[in-house]
Amino acid sequence: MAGTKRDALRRTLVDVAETHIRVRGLAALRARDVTKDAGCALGSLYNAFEDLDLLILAVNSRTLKRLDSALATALSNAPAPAEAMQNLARAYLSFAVDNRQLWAALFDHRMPADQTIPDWHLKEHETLFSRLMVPIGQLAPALDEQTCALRARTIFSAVHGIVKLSLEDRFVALHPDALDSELTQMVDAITTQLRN
Amino acid sequence: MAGTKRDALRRTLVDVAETHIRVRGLAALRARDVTKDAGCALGSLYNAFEDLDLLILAVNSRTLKRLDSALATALSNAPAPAEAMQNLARAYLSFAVDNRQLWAALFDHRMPADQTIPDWHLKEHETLFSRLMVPIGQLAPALDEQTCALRARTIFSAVHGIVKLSLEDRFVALHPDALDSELTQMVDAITTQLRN
DNA sequence: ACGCGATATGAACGACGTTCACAACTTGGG
DNA sequence: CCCAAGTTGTGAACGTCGTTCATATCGCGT
Repeated sequence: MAGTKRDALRRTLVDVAETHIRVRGLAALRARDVTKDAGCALGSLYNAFEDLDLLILAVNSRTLKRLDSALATALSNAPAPAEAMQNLARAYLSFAVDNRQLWAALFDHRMPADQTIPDWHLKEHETLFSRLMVPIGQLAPALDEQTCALRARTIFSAVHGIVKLSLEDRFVALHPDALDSELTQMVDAITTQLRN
Repeated sequence: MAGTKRDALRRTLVDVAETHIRVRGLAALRARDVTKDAGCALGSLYNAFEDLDLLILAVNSRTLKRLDSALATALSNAPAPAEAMQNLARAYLSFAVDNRQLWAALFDHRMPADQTIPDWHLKEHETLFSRLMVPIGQLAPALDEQTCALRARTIFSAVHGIVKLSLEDRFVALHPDALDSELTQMVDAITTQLRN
């Protein structure tokens, strides 16, 4: 079975990189630290991955899967659409708080100027948006699929913006209860409008 | 007058760095490029500024001033509060589109792990939020000052989130008209709720 | 046991931000 | 006008980073 060994190293490297990002943050990730902790030579990273960015994308891919399943869990009791929107927003906030650095890495990472993000990874991001489409469609049945998708993106962006700026060191930290309350009100404003 | 010469170099360096960020983006900013274009030695940058991050903050400070005055202009015809909110959101979007890289640098730049953003620069960011407080106070007179400030932050974050994710390379570009329409609807949802 | 393609290795490379010993300049008092 | 003392300018050098590559080692089919 060709590639098994290679895959084992790949998984180890992703494990180690994930831990490093979780603990120290994306900006402090170093190829030398990762390979040392993974017990392999510096150059081996470049046998397993094209470069450090692809390793980071592998970590982000994992994080996105966990985030998506957290959102799925938030809908597991088949709530009414307005409640579903609130559950999704709260689940997003919870995930961001509980996985601060890994979650931040999803949006802070930048490809080098001459490279673009691979399609398979872009699709993983869009999966997040589409989680919103079901409740949106239920709240506003008149919307066609395309408008629905557009609206999902917008609402995701708004919620994401609130969570991101709140958790950024740049600004004064917010009291968790205040943040929760603000988020609930924003989602309420959005769902109320969708009904009309 | 001591420091005049030093101030002239400082201004030149900020000018050059600003142009570089505008054209190539923050990630491509190099100390060597800036000093070469400024006509000074590499080391002179470190006489004028503590380090490269402080030079970037100087550029960001300029951008924030321009952004703030763009927001002020959007309110210059003393519109009714709901209209004021729409004007502010549109002005924010316009500024972001017209100054993509400089605007992105405001939020993409990160301090090294052992340093924090100076207070004077944090205050400049908060000025942005406070632009929203007047129309919010008019729409919801029952809110006390502190809640008003909190709400301003939230609404800013939501609008910012929509604009930021739309302009990010990460995701498929949106049609400008669609973006404009989504933003208008979101602000409408927010102002409608503030009235109740 | 042998040979050959795949994988592992870490020294070396170029680019980067930053420092520092030294040179050039500026200024004020004799 | 000159010199000394402080200030500013200079770019080679340093440490760190991601990445490469010649070389060594491994693993498997024969």
